[in-house]
Amino acid sequence: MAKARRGAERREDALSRERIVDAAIELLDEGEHGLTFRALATRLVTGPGAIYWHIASKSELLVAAGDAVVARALDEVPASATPDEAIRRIAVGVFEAIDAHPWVGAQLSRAPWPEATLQIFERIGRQVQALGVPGRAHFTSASTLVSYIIGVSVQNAAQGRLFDPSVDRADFLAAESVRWKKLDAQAYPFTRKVAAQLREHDDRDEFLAGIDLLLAGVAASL
Amino acid sequence: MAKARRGAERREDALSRERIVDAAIELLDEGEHGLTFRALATRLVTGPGAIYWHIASKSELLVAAGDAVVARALDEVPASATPDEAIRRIAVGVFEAIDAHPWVGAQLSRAPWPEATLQIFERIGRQVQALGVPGRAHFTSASTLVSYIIGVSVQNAAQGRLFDPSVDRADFLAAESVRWKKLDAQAYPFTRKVAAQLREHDDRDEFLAGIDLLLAGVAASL
DNA sequence: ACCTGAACACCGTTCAAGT
DNA sequence: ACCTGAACACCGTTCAAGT
Repeated sequence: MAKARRGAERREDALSRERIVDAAIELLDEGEHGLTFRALATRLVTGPGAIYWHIASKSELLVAAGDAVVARALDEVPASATPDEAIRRIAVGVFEAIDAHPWVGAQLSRAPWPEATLQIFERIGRQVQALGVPGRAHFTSASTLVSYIIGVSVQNAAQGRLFDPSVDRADFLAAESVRWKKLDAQAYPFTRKVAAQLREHDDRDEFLAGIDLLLAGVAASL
Repeated sequence: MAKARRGAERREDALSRERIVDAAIELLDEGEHGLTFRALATRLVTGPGAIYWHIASKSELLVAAGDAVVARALDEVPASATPDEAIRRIAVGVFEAIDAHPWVGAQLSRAPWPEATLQIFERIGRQVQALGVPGRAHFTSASTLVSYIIGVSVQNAAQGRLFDPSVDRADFLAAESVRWKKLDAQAYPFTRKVAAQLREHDDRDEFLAGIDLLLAGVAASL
């Protein structure tokens, strides 16, 4: 797929919304601040103005990129025998997608809800229904789960990335643990005391433990 | 407190980190994109360069502004008789602070944790201890609660603001409800079905219901 | 219809020069 | 020590002009 780029030739690899969104995802994955219209134009072998023929603004581009990543992640969630297990798998799918693409988090939190958030809500909601939750509580149960899933996933992704090899997670936690131990004894007695535990915990496990608590709460209200 | 601003006079209202942070909070509250060094300099009756004598970067300024808002919010959390109730009040304090200053959310999610996040963790942690949670589970219980509190508060604040009079929350929800009802019937059966419930729910109540579920989970592990 | 790239109106940040 | 404001190296976005 070599690119034609000399003067008068007609490019056979025409720009399209999809190609622009894919290139934007690449740039965002290379670094939170990697997406600029100039960098995007360079990668697509065109000028910055060309992009505006297909996309209205950077904001719209970010939303579209987030939608694409989440849609692919949800497509890959395996089928489950029980609604409980299905909810756990959807949750993990979203958690890992945001962990791998931390910039996605900010897009999911927008109002009005972008396609991606609506998709997550719909998928979770169907399982809530399957769980036998009474009709009146459908919205509340689903939205509590979705808020937790997105909120905690965003929190996690902001802390450091499981999949980014350039940041050594263990080293970061070790340094943080040392920092915690040096905090003021009067102001931070608790934090100092648990500093050592910071290095042992597993974010994904804790995320799932929270999901299980919420599911237990939902089950108790049946 | 009129300001001296003529040529050679020495200003008696000298710049300071604190005055700069307070002005930054004002600008951020006036609009997510209201904080620029030029606008800040104008408000402080100086040039943009002067600010850099006191603050290293915009990033540091944002963190400092978030720390200040959270510190004030935590100071106002009333005392409680029981650890459960104390956790609920800290949670609501953070929820309302982020709701009133939505830009704070992004600052709390940074790594390494800013002062504000550390403060929330410390306050929650002490109550977890008071609850009688065994030492080994201190970190996990506290961090699960903190992730939920910050994560869901940020999610909520991004949706619309309880305290901002310029956005009518009820109107927004009504419009969203209509949008949901028009979604594709094949792709969004659940979302369409619960569209009406969107208008009745109370974000703060659901936030607290989630806290109670987590507290019940913690209690079950005692 | 689609693309090009210069131009506009901004940014955060730096720094020589002032007091 | 602290402040000033011009200057630098960028941005997102627009738009006349091309094919």
